[in-house]
Amino acid sequence: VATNETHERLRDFDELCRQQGFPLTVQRRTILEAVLERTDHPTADQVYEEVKERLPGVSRTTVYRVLQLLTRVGAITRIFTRGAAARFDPVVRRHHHFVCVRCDGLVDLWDEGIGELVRMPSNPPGSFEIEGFSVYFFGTCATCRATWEGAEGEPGAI
Amino acid sequence: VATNETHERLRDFDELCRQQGFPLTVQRRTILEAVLERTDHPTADQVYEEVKERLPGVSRTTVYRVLQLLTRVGAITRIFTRGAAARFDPVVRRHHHFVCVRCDGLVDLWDEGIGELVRMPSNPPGSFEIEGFSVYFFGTCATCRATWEGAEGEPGAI
DNA sequence: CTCCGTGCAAAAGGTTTGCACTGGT
DNA sequence: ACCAGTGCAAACCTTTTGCACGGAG
Repeated sequence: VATNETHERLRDFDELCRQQGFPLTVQRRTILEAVLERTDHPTADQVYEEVKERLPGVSRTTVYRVLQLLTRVGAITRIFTRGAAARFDPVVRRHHHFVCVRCDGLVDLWDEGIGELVRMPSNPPGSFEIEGFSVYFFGTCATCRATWEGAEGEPGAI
Repeated sequence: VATNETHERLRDFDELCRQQGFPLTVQRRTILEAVLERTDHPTADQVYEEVKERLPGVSRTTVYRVLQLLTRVGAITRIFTRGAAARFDPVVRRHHHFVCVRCDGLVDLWDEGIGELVRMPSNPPGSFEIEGFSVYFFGTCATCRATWEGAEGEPGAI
């Protein structure tokens, strides 16, 4: 079920690998493909569950190692979470996130205006060199509000 | 080494506990105190190391449980990270963070202007109810830039 | 032939849970 | 006296590492 966008991204990855001297393997392509198809920011284990059907015998270790490599070369990104497990995002262009503080659900937020409004901090701590930024909105998703209105959940991070 | 600010926060915590029906204990006060004194966003284990000197015999389990409680009642917050360990922030007022993508260092960013610029998204996903937000800047800190210029490190999350 | 990626198993973190005990209210 | 918080140990989950094999250049 590979879309045009997916094909394009896979070609970009080929290019990145060649540039940075990493051999291209079936595992790497397949794992990247699996991440590209998802918009729910899967954990390594969720990627593994998905991939092991397409690559019988693939090991969890390989999935972890490949996800690390994909992140290093810039084919995907590892996002900020409050949970224990790392989660990955196929989107490399700047965008923002909304986090449900009840279920830890994470959805992308495409609002160009927000990015344009943010300016680089006027008092960056100890000569930090700023490369980018991302806005995290937090609150409650519709499902959680309906299901257990007023139920527990952490206040959003600040 | 309790400052005025610390005393105030501890009183606030007393109040929060009473409101929400949680008994006040020495452990809870001491652990909160330990977090309040730090600006480096410690992990649970770092808090434990600090606290076990003041509360001989305290268990790691209690530190985890209390940190969870403190977060639940809103006395501290758990921040977003890309690492495996949860990290805690005594600051509950809105502010922003700068993350070094090499060493995972995390420092607070107090720039009121940034917060005022951000507006709520015009197209919030599926009737999310937004409670707040935080801007994460990422890049390289001075130390890392000096130490291993050009060395590895992940591209910033987006 | 030589590397390097892979798989397996084990170890290394980090966090949670069951159970018995104890200390506060 | 009761209930909830605590300590201990073990379980659990996520991620990393050592080592041997095997395939590609």
